[in-house]
Amino acid sequence: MSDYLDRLNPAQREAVEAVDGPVLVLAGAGTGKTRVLTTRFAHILLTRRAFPNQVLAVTFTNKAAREMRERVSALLGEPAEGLWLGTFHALAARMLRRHAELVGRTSNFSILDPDDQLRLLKQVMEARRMDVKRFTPQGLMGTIQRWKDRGLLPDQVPRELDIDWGAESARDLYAAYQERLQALNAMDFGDLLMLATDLLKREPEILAQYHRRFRYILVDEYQDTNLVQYYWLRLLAQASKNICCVGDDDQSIYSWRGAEIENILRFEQDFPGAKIVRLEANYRSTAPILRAASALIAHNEGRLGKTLHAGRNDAEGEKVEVLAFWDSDEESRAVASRIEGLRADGHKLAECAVLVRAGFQTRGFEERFITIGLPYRIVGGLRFYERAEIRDAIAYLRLLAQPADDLAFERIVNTPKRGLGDTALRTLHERARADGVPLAEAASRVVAEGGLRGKARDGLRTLLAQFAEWRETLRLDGHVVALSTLLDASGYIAMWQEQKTPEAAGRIENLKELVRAVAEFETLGGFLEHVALVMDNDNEPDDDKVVLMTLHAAKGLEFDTVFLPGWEEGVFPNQRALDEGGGRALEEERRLAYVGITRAKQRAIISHCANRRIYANWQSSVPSRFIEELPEDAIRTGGSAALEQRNAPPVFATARPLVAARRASGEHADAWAATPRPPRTDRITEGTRVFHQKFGYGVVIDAEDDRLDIRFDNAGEKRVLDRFVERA
DNA sequence: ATGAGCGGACTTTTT
DNA sequence: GTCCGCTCAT
Repeated sequence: MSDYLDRLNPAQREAVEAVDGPVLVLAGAGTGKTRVLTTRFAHILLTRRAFPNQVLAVTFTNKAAREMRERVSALLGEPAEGLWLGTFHALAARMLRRHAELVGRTSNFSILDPDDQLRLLKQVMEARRMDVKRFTPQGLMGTIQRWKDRGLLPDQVPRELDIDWGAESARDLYAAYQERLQALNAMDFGDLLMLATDLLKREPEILAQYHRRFRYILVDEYQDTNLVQYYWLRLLAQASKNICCVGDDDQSIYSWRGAEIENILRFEQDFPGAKIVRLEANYRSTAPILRAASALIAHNEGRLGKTLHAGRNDAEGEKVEVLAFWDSDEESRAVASRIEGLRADGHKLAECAVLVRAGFQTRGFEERFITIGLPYRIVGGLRFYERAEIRDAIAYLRLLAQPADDLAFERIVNTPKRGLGDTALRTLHERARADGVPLAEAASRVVAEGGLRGKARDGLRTLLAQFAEWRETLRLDGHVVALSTLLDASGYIAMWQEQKTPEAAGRIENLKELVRAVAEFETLGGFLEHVALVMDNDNEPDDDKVVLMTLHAAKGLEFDTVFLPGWEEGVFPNQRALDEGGGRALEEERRLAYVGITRAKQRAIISHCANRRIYANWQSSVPSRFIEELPEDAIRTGGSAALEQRNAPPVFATARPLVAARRASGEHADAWAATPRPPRTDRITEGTRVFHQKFGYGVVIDAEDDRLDIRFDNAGEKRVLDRFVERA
């Protein structure tokens, strides 16, 4: 019966068996976190401590929720039914729909996506004649969201936290925005947690009901929780105290989204008598990878402290490579040819990942991969439900389900074109405000009374009549028929068909896919909930393609070979993060580096360039400070510069031709065995006139160690490594 | 009411 | 360098 326990190491087993009372499992990267969580879940059920619906299991992503569900089912030997297992947002929404009237909504309330949120806020600002150029809705939305992350309703925002937003107070604008949301019978993502928490605080009877229900609580990725999520958990755990949080403070990389690393650092105070279990045996990476990652993260101060050690009995393994390149073109060429080499040796492309700090860095790699025909996949981009055609179709459905959804109404009222422009829409808005009704209702009143003229009136009248018909169709024939009827009859499909672009064909395909997706749900409401909270684009995982994505997107994944390009000051650590967040931000950047390295099972290849083009102009760059923090015994240096050096000094005179020659001969392997461009032996001092390959002639205005600040004749001031210049 | 053209932004974004 | 959103002109 307990053979599932025998498959755990002692620390994992301890984490699973400590069922009662608060437990914090500090799970380092690759230490079997998911296994512990799922086994613990199954253990609770198998030892009959609780029924499946008496356990609350919370994750951040749908993917994690799905994985947990599957693995728990596997352990139980039967599908896990009736679980309260899902993302924070999905679970909060589930609670709120049951008690919607207590938060001023009806149970079919809409959940707005970020785009809708912004449009709504913009409307609120424009209604007050605010200049949305100087005080952007985006900026204000950020402030509002941080407040929501902390569980602060408008009237709870302390005066000292309020800021001026143009002539208005941010808090007042926030209040107005919340009123609009309520009038629309809608919520944004932040509201789900904030209002669910507020509900539990205000309604002791409801809280008690959930206390009776949830005997055990499991939380994944606790380091990423924000304050309101923490409050919500604390309220729910208050009675049973049986809360188990799993997380890794070293992998907290979402502070800019409101995550509070303090939640995990403070766990013992928050939950007195908490048991702390550390999982430190890593089963993923080779010893050098772990040494590199551990040494790097040891430079952070605010840590609970944990040291990964190799849990597998592999031999030493390859060292982490640190490669220097002349510029980003050379870097992407080298990465691409290295991947080709791995493929030739029988490695899977899908086991190779290129992890970058920021989205714009993927482009150079994409271009290179396209040139040489290397299949790749970008993770991140637009999700299915973010595509325009999907959002339009969903807006039709939202309006069908919820006539008060003005944002949906606005989105589709003139899509396809029905001759309704700004003037017509303004008329409807005025009427809606005057009568205190939703736009759709205002529209039918205006049309009935003969308001508007010509095309606008006809278009609107037709649309309103159609909606009445479609609601009938929905009632009689169900949501699938309603959707396909609506897409056709509204002229929406035709609108795309008229555009004879290849893109349009794809959009029509996507719409068909949407109809298929709708068919999998029993009700329209169920589908809309899924679209708003659950639908993700983790599809097509079977293709053998190189994976290109940001470090953030890579958290939780693993690959045989991981490329970590662009380790340069300014890029990584990112300059803007540093400017805005100082030392705390630097530590978060370092955690990001740690996440990156620990994604690698067999090989990690870090690289940096001496020159990088940022927007229009070339910038000289200096290797990331994180490179200096890697321990010598775990790394091996190399790159192109050294190859040139070895074959034909002096370095500079020949650098380009040699690179070109190597490229032409198809010889790549050598570049990876070499050592980097060596430091200068002679010191270049302030005032020296120098020559740089990319920037031309200039004068050194400051010299510190091997870093020179140079005022170039034609390229402005740059900071450059001394080994990249020669005396003029 | 709709399309061309200019001006500004440009880190990360599980829900 | 490029994308996007807003303004202005048609």
